[in-house]
Amino acid sequence: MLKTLYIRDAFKCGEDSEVELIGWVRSKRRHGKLVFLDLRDSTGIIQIAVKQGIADSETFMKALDVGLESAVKVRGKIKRDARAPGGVELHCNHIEVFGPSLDGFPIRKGVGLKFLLDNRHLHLRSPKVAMIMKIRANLMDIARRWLRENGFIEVNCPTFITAAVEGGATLFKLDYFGRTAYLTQSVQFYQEAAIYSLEKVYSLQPSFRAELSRTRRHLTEFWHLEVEMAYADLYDIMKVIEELVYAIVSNLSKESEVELKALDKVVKPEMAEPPYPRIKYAEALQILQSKNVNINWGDDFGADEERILSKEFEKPFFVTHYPKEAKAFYHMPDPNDPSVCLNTDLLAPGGYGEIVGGGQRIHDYNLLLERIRENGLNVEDYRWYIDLRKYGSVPHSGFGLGIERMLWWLLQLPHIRSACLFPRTPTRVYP
RNA sequence: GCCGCCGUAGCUCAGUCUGGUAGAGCAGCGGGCUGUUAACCCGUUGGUCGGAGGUUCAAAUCCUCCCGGCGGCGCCA
Repeated sequence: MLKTLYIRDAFKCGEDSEVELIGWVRSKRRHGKLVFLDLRDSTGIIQIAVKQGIADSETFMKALDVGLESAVKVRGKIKRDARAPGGVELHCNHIEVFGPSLDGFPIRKGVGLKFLLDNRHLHLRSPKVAMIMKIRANLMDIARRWLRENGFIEVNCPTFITAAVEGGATLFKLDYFGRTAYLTQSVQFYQEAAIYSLEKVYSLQPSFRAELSRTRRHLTEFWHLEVEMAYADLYDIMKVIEELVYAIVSNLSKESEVELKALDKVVKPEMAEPPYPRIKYAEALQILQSKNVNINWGDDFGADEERILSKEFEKPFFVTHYPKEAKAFYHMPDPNDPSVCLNTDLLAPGGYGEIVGGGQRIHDYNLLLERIRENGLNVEDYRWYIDLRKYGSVPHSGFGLGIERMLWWLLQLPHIRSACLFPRTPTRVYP
């Protein structure tokens, strides 16, 4: 192994320890016979002091000339010094530039948003981006762990599909050896098939939406955590959502403590401690109307409505029992009031809006056929999905959670694309 | 799809209202500096003003169309 010591560990080395570090030159400050380099790796940044007299003249010249973001190996002694960032620096006596920068590194102080996005492949090197990605990795790991510990089996579903979950308008169409296929926008239907074998399933994979959405909370490709559970009704699945979201928030606050602190973000278990407030659509409508919002029964809540509602709550909250016209055909109508369905959205407080959408599915064969026809959809397109209701159909519920939406809320990011390594939006599919 | 804003040097922007030979800071390059914190000081290179038409003696500037981007809405996770 070329590399033997990480920068984070170099800070723990004793005074005058002779160490070798490998990393990238993040910045350089020249003072005649003294040069400072900031050396970066995945674990941190350390200041390298190259002084003529301590370093030989060849090493000193290399330090003078090295380009930003060059990959270098440096050797020297660890020194405590109050003037160094973090109180520790390396007094360098040898440098090897084994991966030089062939040009001036384009990412500099003051560059604009468009430039950063156009150069995302280089922007990733910023410690801030790296910290968000570490938090993201923890979030996904925590979610998987919780689901596994609670008896859910991870399944992997196809990305190529032929029929839409939500309707055709938002699908990416592609050529599949002469046939028309689409990219999945949700694996829900496949998971509904899987519960007849595995009962409790989940998957974590990308979903695609061909929506020309120009907002800070939309991506065309996002990571979708979807869960489906046999024998669960609406209230059972709400409990799963609540506990899963709490597990994510409370564990993340501990397991990503270092990164959260460095980013100056506050994530605390109390932010998501169950139980979450539960209101029905009709009650939400009353709240809005009492605040003079012009909205009528049957209208879905827009961004403004979600923002106003979310100011009423300090924690995530459920909105349930939407009018069936506002929701997709597969939602189970409420037996007590068939004009609404047994669905739920989980909205984050503070204007961040919808994080989770889900509910109970129709398991009755004839009712499903009826709802498909009522929605003007072609029964043939949904043949296999309908087929599931012909053989031992059981009540079941599920939901989908947007990974980037969750990060967007928890880290209070200005835009959801900051939650992705290479975000995909309507205007951006490169790099 | 609808509404608004923007496009001038490698980057960040001024100049557009009120038409008259294209500017600054940073980066780069050359030089200086032994304690900086994405340092500082001196000098210096660098532009088909997003594209195409039009008006005018004259267009970065005024008009029309197109292209690209950003933000908001709708849609959703």
